[in-house]
Amino acid sequence: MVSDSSKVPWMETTGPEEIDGEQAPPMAPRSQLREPPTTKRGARTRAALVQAARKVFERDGYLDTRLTDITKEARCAAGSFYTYFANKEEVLAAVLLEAQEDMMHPGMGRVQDADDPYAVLEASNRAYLEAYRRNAKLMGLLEQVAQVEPEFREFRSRRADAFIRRNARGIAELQARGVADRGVDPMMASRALSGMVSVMAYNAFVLGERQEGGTPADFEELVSTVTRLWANALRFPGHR
Amino acid sequence: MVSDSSKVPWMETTGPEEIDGEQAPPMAPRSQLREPPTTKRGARTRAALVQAARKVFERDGYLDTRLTDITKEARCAAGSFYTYFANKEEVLAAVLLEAQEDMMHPGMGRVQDADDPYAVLEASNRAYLEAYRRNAKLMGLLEQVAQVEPEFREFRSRRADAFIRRNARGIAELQARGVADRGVDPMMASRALSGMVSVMAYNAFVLGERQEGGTPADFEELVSTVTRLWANALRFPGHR
Amino acid sequence: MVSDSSKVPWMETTGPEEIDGEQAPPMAPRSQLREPPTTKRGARTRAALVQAARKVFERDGYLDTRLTDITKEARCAAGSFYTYFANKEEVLAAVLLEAQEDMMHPGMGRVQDADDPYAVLEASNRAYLEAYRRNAKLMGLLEQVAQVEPEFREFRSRRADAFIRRNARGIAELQARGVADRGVDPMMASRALSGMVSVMAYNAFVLGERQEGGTPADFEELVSTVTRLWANALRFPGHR
Amino acid sequence: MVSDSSKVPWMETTGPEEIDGEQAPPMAPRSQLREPPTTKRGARTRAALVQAARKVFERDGYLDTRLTDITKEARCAAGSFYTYFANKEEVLAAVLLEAQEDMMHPGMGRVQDADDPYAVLEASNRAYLEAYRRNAKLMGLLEQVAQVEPEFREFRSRRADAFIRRNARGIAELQARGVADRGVDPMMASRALSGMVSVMAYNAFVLGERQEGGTPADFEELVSTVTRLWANALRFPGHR
DNA sequence: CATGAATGAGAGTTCATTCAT
DNA sequence: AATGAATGAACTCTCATTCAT
Repeated sequence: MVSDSSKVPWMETTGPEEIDGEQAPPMAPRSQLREPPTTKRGARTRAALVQAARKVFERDGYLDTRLTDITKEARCAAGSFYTYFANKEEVLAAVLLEAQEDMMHPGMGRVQDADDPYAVLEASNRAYLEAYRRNAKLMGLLEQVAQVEPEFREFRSRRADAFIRRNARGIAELQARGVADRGVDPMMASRALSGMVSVMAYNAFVLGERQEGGTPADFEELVSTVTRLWANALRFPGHR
Repeated sequence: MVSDSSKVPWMETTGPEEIDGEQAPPMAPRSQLREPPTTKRGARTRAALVQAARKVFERDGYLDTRLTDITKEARCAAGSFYTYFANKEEVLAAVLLEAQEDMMHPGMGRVQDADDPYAVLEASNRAYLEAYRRNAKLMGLLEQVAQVEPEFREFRSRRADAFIRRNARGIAELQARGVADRGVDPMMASRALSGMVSVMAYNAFVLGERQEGGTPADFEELVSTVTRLWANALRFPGHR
Repeated sequence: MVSDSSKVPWMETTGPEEIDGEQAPPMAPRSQLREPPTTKRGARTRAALVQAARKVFERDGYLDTRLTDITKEARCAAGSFYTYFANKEEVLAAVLLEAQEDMMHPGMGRVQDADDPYAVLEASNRAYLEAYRRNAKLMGLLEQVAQVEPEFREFRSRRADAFIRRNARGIAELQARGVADRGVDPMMASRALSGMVSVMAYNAFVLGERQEGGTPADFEELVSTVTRLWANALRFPGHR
Repeated sequence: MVSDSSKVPWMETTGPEEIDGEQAPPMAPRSQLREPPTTKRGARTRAALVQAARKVFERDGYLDTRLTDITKEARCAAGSFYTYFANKEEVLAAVLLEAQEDMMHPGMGRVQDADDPYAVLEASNRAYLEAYRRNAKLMGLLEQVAQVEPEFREFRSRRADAFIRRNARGIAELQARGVADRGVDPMMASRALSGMVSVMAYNAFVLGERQEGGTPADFEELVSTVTRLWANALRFPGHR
């Protein structure tokens, strides 16, 4: 399984529910969800709608998606949509809810030396970036929606905050151990460095797909660069 | 005036026209622009429309803005809009064009010791963040539009690239002088660190306005944190 | 039934599908047609729209007809129009398509002596003119639209050509049998004489309705005049 | 000059003013014409507008022409239009008025034997078709406008009637001289045959320009065909 | 007279949502 | 539960005509 992350708790290696031991933000904004379908047939239709919605959202973007595009893709009537969702936002919430699992549990893999902060950091970054890449389209979608629907902006912020707080704790711990620069506020540093990684991920995997010029550099180079800069920024000792 | 920035060229301290000595990206995407007004009255109306557009865009967001909201704000007839602009995109382009000056020439102010890379970096960051704060609503608008109109996404990317290339040159130079870590690719590092600063700015000045929790920390703390992390990340020597 | 018209093939006595044995032009230009309605109710609404469109077109002319005039006449909402048609052109196409049957199969009736070219010609002209009169308003509409929409101009031309070619064959056959003047090119003669008849029909039934001066002469006189002139023009033998 | 057309008065060889000795229809519908310009400058502007209108009408069609297209072409301000014309119809009237001269006086040229009805007819047809060809675009324009503006439909009808009556007189005379079939009513025959020629002209010179397939046959063939058919239709004696 | 900006009624079109079947 | 047609508010855009300069 995963190495003992309690020693050097780092970035998004676990689900948000556990982060900071606080009540984690729900993956999707709470909305007055409709009654879950009671019959098998209903469940099937609902699932088809969610799957279709994800496909269409990722293909056309949130704004350009019409409800009928979704029902058409799901091979059901326009009216059926309203049996399960009140509006576009709600399907999107359902889509995100379904993707939550994979997006939040990157699965960091083994780390040889769990006591080596640099190794842990690198593994954590790699896991994060891999998860981002896997769900790139959805992440791009989330960015778009956050610009448009306050509910989802709110949600995105809470999610980011959770990660930031978590990383801040990691930084604070390293500072306590004398391994990290004590001259910076852990929260501020975490905001900056977590932000740095997520911007890189966004540029590489969301924008990179669309442009030819700004193609993502080699994945490993991406991992090593952000890791090195992060480690340097905190003045990890004895490095190169 | 400003210290000799040729020695330590840094972030967005100058207009994009000068960046890299290349042809800089226009602040706003050129579209088939209408004839500029020939009379005084025409100029007045056009200006009123641009001003109204900025106000309404910043208040309601790009998408929720109706053309009639703009003309109403400008106190002119709906049809008059089309005398000067072909559509919503074009007014926005005009709005950005007008803001360009202030957004691109942060005006770095005096720096005590132009040979001290740290001091230069800090001044540059401060200037950038001040400009961002001054135009926060517009920057937020740009982020929104970039998610929605490919033209503006393109534009934002080109603009970011210009800054990134410029900072990359600064990094490369410091590496050559032995002042910066040679273990990272200048472009990659620039992408990461420039991104770090802009995310911080976005969170502080665009999102910060809207939320209560994530309020922007003290401005000076923001400046010093990103500067310190940036300097550390590149392993500026002799710091603490 | 109809006399053996293979002997003296003549004017528009049959549907265009059979004309020249070639693929006949469709009565109305095909455009990206919408899905035909699947339910009874849908079929009813669509039919109501087509009927309303014909009525309004004939009353107000193509150009002066607003889409809402049609939906109002059909007693349905403005938006419903787009369930079945993409635009005004498309309803018109549907209107023409529905009228096609009657307009293209004049139903020539019996002819005493099918071997008498003059009798056949006269019957053919009468059938043509009767059909024209029956659909006078629609023919006038078509003339108007042809001046305005290239698609329909094209369509009208193809339709006319089909008749012209057919009549040209009839003329050529009579020339071969020594019954018609060999000094004229069959196609040219057909163009001229077919045109002559259609102009007369247009003037009598389309313009005649509107004016008082140029009232259509007695219908029978019309038939006999064009027939006689046509027969003379080709020098049918032994006449008077 | 022109041969003595009083002997065999034929088709449109003279201006409509003289036709039938009746009060001829004005080339353009009477409208409340504005005061003619008093200054030289005014006359120049007006002339420029008329010339521009003709060019634009012929290029874009009556309906697709916007008033500003005309003023732009005339290099004057939009408002200036209303100094001379009340609306689009009025400029068109002015355009037609100016073209009247050339369109109505085909200039038949010499005819060897003015007593030979066939020769006269042929010369007349040639002159008519040449004039039609010279003014093809304008004739096409007139057809279009007639479908759209009742005033011009009216005008076109009156103009056609004048020719028809004139040709009818010619036919009646030949009937009296025993040269033409007495079995047809002169007016009816004239309607049919005059219509035949004008349709041929329209197809050849107006539609022919636009299509590649239906190109006008050789001009001389056109002349000889309609002449022959016309002569045959009236049973001119002793022909071939 | 010329100018060219201002006007505003009116047309076409979209699509979330409802509802009878 | 499913269907798919019906609805109508909302929005953009055009252009003849007016009018202050």
